[in-house]
Amino acid sequence: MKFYITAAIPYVNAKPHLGHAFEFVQGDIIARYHRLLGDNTRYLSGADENALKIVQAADKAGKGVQEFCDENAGHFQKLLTGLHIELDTFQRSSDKLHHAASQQLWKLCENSGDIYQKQYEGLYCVGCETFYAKDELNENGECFEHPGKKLEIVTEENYFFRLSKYANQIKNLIEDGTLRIEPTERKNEVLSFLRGDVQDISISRTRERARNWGVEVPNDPSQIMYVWFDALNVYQSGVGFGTDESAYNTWWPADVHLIGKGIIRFHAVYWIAILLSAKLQLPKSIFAHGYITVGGQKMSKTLGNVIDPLDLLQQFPIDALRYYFVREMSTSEDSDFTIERCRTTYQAHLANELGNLASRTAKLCEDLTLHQPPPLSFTNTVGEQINSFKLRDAIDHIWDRVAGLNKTLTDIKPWGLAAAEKTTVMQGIRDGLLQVAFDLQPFMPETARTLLEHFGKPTTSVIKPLFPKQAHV
RNA sequence: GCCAGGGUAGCUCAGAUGGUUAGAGCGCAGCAUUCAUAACGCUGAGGUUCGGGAGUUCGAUCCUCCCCCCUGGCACCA
Repeated sequence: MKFYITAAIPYVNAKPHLGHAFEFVQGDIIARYHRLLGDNTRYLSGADENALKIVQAADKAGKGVQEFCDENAGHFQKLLTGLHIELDTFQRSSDKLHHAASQQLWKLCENSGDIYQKQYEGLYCVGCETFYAKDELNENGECFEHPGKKLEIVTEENYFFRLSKYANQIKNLIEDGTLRIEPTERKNEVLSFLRGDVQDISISRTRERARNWGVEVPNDPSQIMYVWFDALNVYQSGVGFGTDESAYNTWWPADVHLIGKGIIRFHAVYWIAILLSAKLQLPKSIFAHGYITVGGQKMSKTLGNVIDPLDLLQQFPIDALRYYFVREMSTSEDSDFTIERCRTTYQAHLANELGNLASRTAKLCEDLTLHQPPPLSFTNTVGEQINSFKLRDAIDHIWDRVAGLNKTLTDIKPWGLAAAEKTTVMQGIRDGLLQVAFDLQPFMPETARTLLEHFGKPTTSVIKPLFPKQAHV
């Protein structure tokens, strides 16, 4: 079996923040789970670089656009390494191969008769170099960035995509479950959008307005593709679309697109329509997670509450952070992040429960010779929960076992037993702990490996604390 | 404004086709205690009884209506 999962490709107009880390970790857990099952697995993310915002951000930083992208893409890759994300492909959209792949996708849609030219008229703010809809403006009809500056009515010829043609078809695909969207709230939002009056979308802009940055429209050098048209195609270009047919056929379609809730429409509607038009296969499922708030508020530079995940890794071990993301954050709704809760969780769950269980088990087994551990596989419940994107439920289940083992030790008191009985009891405990470690592999790879190595043989020695108490308090 | 989902212990949340003393984890207090990172385990306090009001019902936190508050979504953000 093959398994192909993608995380969204972030805009690289700034350094990564905690939300990016949250998404990468979730994807990594699912990908690792499938690798451990023996699936031929691929986990892809990348960088979305062909947007005007990137050009503007580069200007502001006084850097060349490519140089700016390289630098920020580097920050993201550093984060991935820091979080122990096993990513197979980091596909950047400024890559030449990606450009070619996107032009090919365009041509396929064009061949289906779904791309046409039309006059577009809109309110354009010269300061922002952006078009605005009426409801995005203040009461004077000016943009918030440049009050006092009148917007211009600009008319130009752009390419449009016949989204309207596919609305009904997509609605049916979602309703009958061919395209799975989780969680249900998001699915309903998409469906209600599709039941409305779905209009065609503009998919290009003039080269001038795009600041000469992005993917050129085939056979029309005066136009650059709208960033979303090419960005979504990273999911294909990263696995060989347009360049390596056999790789592409191996991996496409994606099994899971993991995204933030804010970009659900692009994935569940635009992207699906483009693929239908191009007569390509559709992804199997889309999972939209919620956002992280900090102290109850959205992260924003103006509020100054942006958390750099790399800073957090100075304070907490990687696995502790990964654990926190899964155990304390809701995967479907927004959830709040605080350092205090992170500390409490570390103390209560990791040091006191799992870490302590490992210590006492190791000590009690110190002078015993146990049988060879049995071969391990995932607990059914854990596997089912991961497949349902219920990562928190899965780890809850694992922790129930941890608590159970601690209680068993306290109740049975093996330290007071004769060697033979003690051996029997401790074999059970040791095997239980190994099962915990096995199930924990996708979530906390380092910790799981340490446990599996330490307890995976008949004799064992004391273990140094997995999560030392004084590390950060 | 419209649509959806919420408002339950200090905190994060679970709950039931409506029915005896409303639950968990964390935090807190006490007991006990090294096999263990004084961790684990046990006991307990804590909800004016489940946002406010009215209604349906023998009976509502769970149903209906109204109100208040929160969160999210609301199309070309190009």
